[in-house]
Formats: sequence, C-alpha cells, structure tokens
Amino acid sequence: MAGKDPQAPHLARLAALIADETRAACLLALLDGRAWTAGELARHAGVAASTLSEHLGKLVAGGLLTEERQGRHRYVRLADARVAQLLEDLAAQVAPQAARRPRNLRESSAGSAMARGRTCYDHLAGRLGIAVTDALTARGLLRQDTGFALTDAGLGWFDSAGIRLDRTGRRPLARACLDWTERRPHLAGVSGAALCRHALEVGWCVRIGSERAVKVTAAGERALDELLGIEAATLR
Amino acid sequence: MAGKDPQAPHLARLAALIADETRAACLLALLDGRAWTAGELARHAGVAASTLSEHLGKLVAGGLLTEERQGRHRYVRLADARVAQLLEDLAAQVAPQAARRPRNLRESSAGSAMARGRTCYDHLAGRLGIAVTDALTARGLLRQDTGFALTDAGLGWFDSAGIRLDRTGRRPLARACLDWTERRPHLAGVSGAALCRHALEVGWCVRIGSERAVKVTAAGERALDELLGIEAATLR
DNA sequence: CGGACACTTCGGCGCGCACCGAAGTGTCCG
DNA sequence: CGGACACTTCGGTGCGCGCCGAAGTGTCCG
Repeated sequence: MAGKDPQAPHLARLAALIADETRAACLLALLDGRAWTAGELARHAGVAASTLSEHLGKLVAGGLLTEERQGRHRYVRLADARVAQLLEDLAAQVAPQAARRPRNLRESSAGSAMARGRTCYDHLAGRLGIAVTDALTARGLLRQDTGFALTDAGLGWFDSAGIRLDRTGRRPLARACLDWTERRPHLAGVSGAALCRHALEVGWCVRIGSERAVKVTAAGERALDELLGIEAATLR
Repeated sequence: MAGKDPQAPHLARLAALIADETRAACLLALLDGRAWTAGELARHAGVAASTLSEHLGKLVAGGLLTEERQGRHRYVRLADARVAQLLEDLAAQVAPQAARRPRNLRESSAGSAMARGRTCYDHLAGRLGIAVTDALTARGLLRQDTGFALTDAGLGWFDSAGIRLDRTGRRPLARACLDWTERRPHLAGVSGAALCRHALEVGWCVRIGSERAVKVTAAGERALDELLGIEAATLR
C-alpha cells in the first residue's frame, strides 16, 4: 500500500517518548516549570541513576527537554511552553480515569492541596486558577463566549496592576488550558504566565514544599479581593 | 520513593496507544473526520487484518476511537474533537522534522495538494485554512492579538452568511489550531467546523480522492472573494 | 442453505527496550 | 593530590508487544 502517512513514524516516535512510565513521571514532575537534576528525577521516579540518565538522553534528543550542565550536575527542564501545553492536554485527556479516590491520608491531603491551587508549568491552575479566570471573565476583562481572548479592558487591567505583558514573541497572549481537577479552562499563555510570576514575586502565593502546589497568603487574599473581587472563601 | 505522580501510569498508557507506527497511521488517517472500516485501515497501514483488529480494540478501549458495528463491518472514527485536537497538536510538534523534501513525484504532488488545502478533522487547514483565518482577522471578525476569539462583528458575519453556530455544547466557538505545513494558527472549534461543513455543502470546495486534501471550486473562489476578499491567486 | 466475506481469537515468534550493577569520566572540595 | 560525588557508558537479562497465519464467529447474498 502506498498510503501510510509519512508523518506516522514521527508521531509514533514522539508518543513513544511519553509512553514510558518512568519518563512520564519525569515529564509530569517537570511541569512545575523548574529545572531538576538527573539525581532528583531518579529518586523521584524510583529508578537507578544510570537508567534515568538514558531516559534523559532520549527526552533531550527528542526535543522535549533542554539541558544545562553546571559542574557535575545536569539540569533539565521542559523545552518550552509548547511542550508543557502538550503534556497538560494529554494529562487532561486521561484525567477522568485518574480522578479516583485517594488511597491514603497523605495522598489525600497532597491531592487536595493540589486541587486548591497549583502551577501548570508557568501559570496558575486548580481552584485558584479557575477563580482568577472566572473573575477576569465576570469583569469583562477576558472573553470566553466566542473563544478565549483578553478584551481591551483586560489589557488595561494588566497594565494598571503593574504586570507587563511581553507581546513580541509568537506565544499567544491568552490561551485556554483545561484543568484536570476542575475540568474547566483557565488562563494560560503570556498573560497567565505573567500573572503567576507576579503573584509569586509579590507574595500573593507561595509554593508548598517542592511540589507544584501553591498556597494563597493573607496578603494574596486581600489583593485578589481588591483587584478582582475574589472572596477568600472560594479559594478554600 | 513516595513521589511518582499517580497520573504517570495513565499518561504513559495513553501515549503508548499513539506510540505504535501502525496505530499512528490509523489515527492520522482518521483525522479526516470520517469513519473507516477495519479493512480499509488494514490496507492503508499495510498490515494483516488480524493485527489491525487488535489495534482497534486497544484504541477503542483507550477512548481514542468510537466504533459502530454495521452488519459485518466495524466502522471506527475519532472519539471526539478533543482527541482530534490532541493529535493535531502532536503532529504540529513533530512537523519541523517531518517537513523534509518529498521522495518522489507522486508524494510531491500529493503533498502540495495537501499544503494547498485540506481538512483537519472537521475544519479547514493548509493555505486555504490560513487564508480564511487571515481574511477573518483582517476584517475584524476574528481577534488574534489578545488570544483567539470571534468578535461581535464576526458573530454577525456567520449569521449573515447563513452559517449557524451551535453554542450549546462545551466546545469553544473559536480555537486556534496550529497548521503543520504553514506553522501558523488557523480557525478551529465550533465556528471552524461550521465553516468547513458549509463550504463542502454548498460546493465552495470538494474533497480530492479519499484523502484529506480539498480543492477550491470556481464557485468557491467567487464566494470567498465576495464574502472575505480572498483573491483566488493566494489559494494556488 | 451454502459460499463469500469482514472481522476476531489464538498460538507462536522475534525484536525492542527498560532495567540493573559495575566500571569509567569529569567536577568539586578539603 | 586524593577522595567524595554526579553522572555516563556498557553488558547482560527479561519482559512486553507487534506481527503473522490459521482457525473460528457472525453477516450478507445468491
């Protein structure tokens, strides 16, 4: 048969990079947007350092990760926002099955912290991300009914809040990212990333431990209420 | 180690479905949005019917495909628009390597027909899709600078063109889909699908052979020029 | 009712790959 | 300079899975 799309082998090779449980665990860990060392990832995934080294080689060669060598450490991070988006989309696709009841107390409390608020690569997700997105929409700053885009008023809001938006790159200013806990879209793209960075910089929220979960501070509750009318109760 | 995201096995299993070249070829073929029989896919992929039957079993069980039994035929199609989007995003990710020079004349002419115009699941892509998207944007019907959404004028345009938009579902009205030939976003979502369906129904374009490629008709060139100011030359 | 046809199930084969531990390379620090 | 450390390379092992052909099931049609 002549057919058989020439893209098929490439697609299969890309998917194969994610199709291993150990590599998948690494990629999900790296969704926190930070750089991890090979050793950290090996401990996280529960395999030998030598095994993980081979995995990193494949992921870097496949373009999903970039590496930075510093002394005797090999730091890796997701290659770019596009890769992060791809992983988020895949994660959202499997979420229905993954949303099963937690096995024990520890997993449960960790899970609920993640459900309250977390980062999705470089933007806010969980109930916190949804609350912010909903508030922006309710105030006419974000338009979701005909797609997903900031309004002119929305541009003004970011400006007046002192959050600068880099509009030079090709990355979209606003993009919907489907939340795998809430099953609803939240703000991603340049503006979502800028908002998250700002929130962490000025202390509206802080990271919990070494995971992706974040917690809203008292100052953050005040600021979100003032700027967007978000009641603190909705974040708990 | 306690860590290791509980989502990792699910993510790996989903990716594994796409990580086989034969299954990938099937999924890409099904991106035309139509239903194929198991036999057609077996011939397309160049494997035995028994082999393909097993593949279809996995893809259906994994939720990527839905099946419909009719007599002695088993028709399968992509489960929904979300799956199609996922595949398109993955295909776009590998496009840089896949965009190599064609091996022979036949592949070359098939490739250029696909580059001129094709369907991406249920919306228009290729130069045709880009041209429509650009025209909508230039006329203020689609806003891309702050995200990706129809404007109120855009809603009016669809209405006056007699293209009804179903706004009841959860699928976004407008969504960007990255084109793997042009490397630029084009219109997808409810409005993109409605536009494509309309174009095929009223004969603005017709499918070429059994593939995803489409050709703009003379009537289509006139209509696109009148409604959106697209010059026929840009489509060739 | 019998044969053609589409698909499925099963057994068996062979390749690919994730894994480990041991040995090797390069970096940091006392 | 020597030892601790992070990572890499290399053989070797075993499992998983994609593949086929043959036999089986269900459907259509003359």
